[in-house]
This record gives sequence, structure tokens and C-alpha cells, in this order.
Amino acid sequence: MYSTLKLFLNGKAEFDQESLEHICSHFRYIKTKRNEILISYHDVATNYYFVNKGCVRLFTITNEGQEISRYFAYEGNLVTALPSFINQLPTEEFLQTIEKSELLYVSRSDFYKLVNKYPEFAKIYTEILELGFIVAQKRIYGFQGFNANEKVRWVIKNQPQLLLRVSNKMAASYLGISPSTLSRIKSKL
Amino acid sequence: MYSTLKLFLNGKAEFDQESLEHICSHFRYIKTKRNEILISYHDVATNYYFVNKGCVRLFTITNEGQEISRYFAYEGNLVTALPSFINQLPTEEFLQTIEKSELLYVSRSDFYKLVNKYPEFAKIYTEILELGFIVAQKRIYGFQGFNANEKVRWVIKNQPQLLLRVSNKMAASYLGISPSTLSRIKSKL
DNA sequence: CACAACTGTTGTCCTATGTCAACGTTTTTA
DNA sequence: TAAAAACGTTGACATAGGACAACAGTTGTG
Repeated sequence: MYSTLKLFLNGKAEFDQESLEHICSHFRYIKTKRNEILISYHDVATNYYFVNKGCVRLFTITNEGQEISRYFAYEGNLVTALPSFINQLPTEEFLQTIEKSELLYVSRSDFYKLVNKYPEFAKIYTEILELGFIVAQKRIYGFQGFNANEKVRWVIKNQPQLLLRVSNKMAASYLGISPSTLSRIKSKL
Repeated sequence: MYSTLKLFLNGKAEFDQESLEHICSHFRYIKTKRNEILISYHDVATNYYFVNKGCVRLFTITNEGQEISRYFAYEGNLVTALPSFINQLPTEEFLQTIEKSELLYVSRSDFYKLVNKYPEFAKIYTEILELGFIVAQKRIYGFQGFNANEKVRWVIKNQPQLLLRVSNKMAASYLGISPSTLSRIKSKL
């Protein structure tokens, strides 16, 4: 049950067997269907999710009802509505499984206990933040000043899984272009 | 010389006087003219800068020679080309003063020494990362699905200093719209 | 399994915004 | 301080890509 999580943790820092077991014991296991909402717009994020199997999407909805996807977490990745998880304000976004999934989740209080107890775990958290920051940066740069065509080529190069695994509609809402435009561009690749 | 920096540090965590002095002693002071380049495109970031006075801009240049601004740091803020500072690859961006400025900078190795020596300082670093991440998120959401008008209103609401303090051209390159469009929108506000 | 709901594709049309140019103003530099 | 360079504003024009609709294919549900 915890093998992927252990791999993930060991890949980022060195843990002895006992710490690893103790850390994992704070994660609870759930199976979900497709399109299940894990965190809703007005919720405050109280869990951190590890994707054991499947795929989880982070997205929001504009005032006009338009969906905007921000992040897709595949197997072996952690995901939550981080700003809300950090400062405990409403998420203003949704966390949703987009495939039948298996998840391991840890509560916020346990998460911070682990951060404080294990320096290696704190290091992983720092790395998550650093990486999250870097990815967000790249996305800002990557999209600014790109036309629709360039955005699609950018995502194929930088996140090749995305177009293969995610619906056109969701991919379009991630790229900030309309599904029609994405469809047209893909047909000409 | 260090008073603003001390205020900044004390505002984020509690330091005793001695620690504070010791931390500050690792920061060196420089005065710069307007439009001085602190970090260039192919550089690896080796310093973290605290803006004592003035304003510093982080930007990049696309293959077509177009400038894209990503971040403006005013008095009392830390700034560097963080991805490069973290992983020691070339920045692929520029750090530039856009006003006559006074800066305090700490070297990367000293910075990490301080992070390791003072848990409070480590906490500040974590907060910087968290905040950076949150701001980047907001920007992604804030800009996606917005037209030029909405972007301008967004920035007026969320970063009121920007349009007042920064040239039209730079503000436009931050918003991802053309200077002409920004000019037209401002004239109709 | 059949019906409903959703998704992807493609055509037509329209608009927001980019590009370019002109010109006055501000800033830089020598 | 005078000349040169950069900037802001505004008009005319061109176009990328959004909106909408139609339809076929796919997926979900009672």
C-alpha cells in the first residue's frame, strides 16, 4: 500500500526504515471514482494527497462559469490546494480526481508534526515549495508572449503527458485557449 | 544601514539582538544607479538581494527580443533569480534596478549557512517560498481567462503600486499586453 | 441496453488586441 | 545644454483566436 510513497520519500531524502514506517502510518488510503471532488471551492484544505494511482486535477471556476485548470498530479506526486493548506483560508479552487484513483492522504496537523519531527521530511517540504515555485515561474514565462501554437508546442515539450492523458477541454483550460483552437492546432501537428 | 532589514527580519520571526546583528553582518551594502544589471541572462545567481531603497525588476527576453517582466521588488523586499539561486543553473533572466537603489546582498553560501544555523531564518526562507508560490499561483489564475481590461483592473486591485511606480512599457510587459493597449485602457479608467 | 449528457471536430463569423506609424514629451548622454 | 534616444499616446489597419452552432462519436446512467 505504501510502496510508491516510500519510493517517493526515499527518492528525495534518506530515511531509516523505522522513520519511513512511522511517516507512512499517518497517511490514510482511499479509493475514488472518476470525477470525485476532494476539495471544494469554499473548503479550507486540511489534507495533503499523494497520488498512488490515477490522476488529480486542481482547477477553479471564473465568475462566468469557465473552468481554468492549474495543475495535474499523476502517480507518485503530492498535491493539495497549497495556498489554502498553508494559510487556512478558503481554497477558491477545486481538487478533483479525473480518473479512478487511489490516494494516500495526511492531515495538515500530522503533516506539520512530521515536518517538525523529521528534518528530512522538512527538507522534502522545502523542495516541494521550491519546485512548485519554479514550475509556476516557468509557466508564467512559458505562456507570456506565446500564441496558441507556441503554447501547445511548449506543453508538448515540457509536459508531454498532459495532452495524452487529459481531455482536450481540460488541456485547453490549462493552456488558456479554447477547446476549438486546441483541436485545430492538434490536427495540424 | 541595516535598520530596514532588521525590521523585515523581526517582522517575520523573533530574533534576539545578537543573532540579528550576526545575520545582518553577512549582508553587504551597495548603491546602484538606475537601470543597472545585477544578474544577467547567462549568469548563475549567487546573491540574494534585499531592497533597502529603490526598485528592482526581474525580467527575461524572448527569442524575438521582447521583454517580459515577472516581478518587481520594492523597499523592504528580498529578490533574486530564485530558480537559478536554488539549482545553480543559468538564470535565463535579468535582475535590474529600475530606480537609483540601495541594496543589501548576501551570498548564496552565507545565506544557506544562516538557514542552517538559525531555525528562525529557515522559517523565513520557507515563508518566502510559500509566499512566492502563492503569488505565482494567483498570477496564473488572475491572468488566465482575463482580457486586457480585466488584467489591468486586477493589477490595480492586487498590486496598486505597480502602475504608479513602473513605466508603462514594463507594466505592459508584466501584464502580457502591448504598451498601446495598456495606454488606451488607462485613458478610459 | 437505450437514452441522455458530454466531448471533439470543424465551419462561419466577429471582435479584442497586436502591429505599425506619427508625433509630442521626457529622459539620457556627451 | 543641446542633440539623441526612449517613451507615451493615439489613429488606422490586420489578424489570431474566441463564440457559437451543427454533428458525430463517446461515455455515463437508470
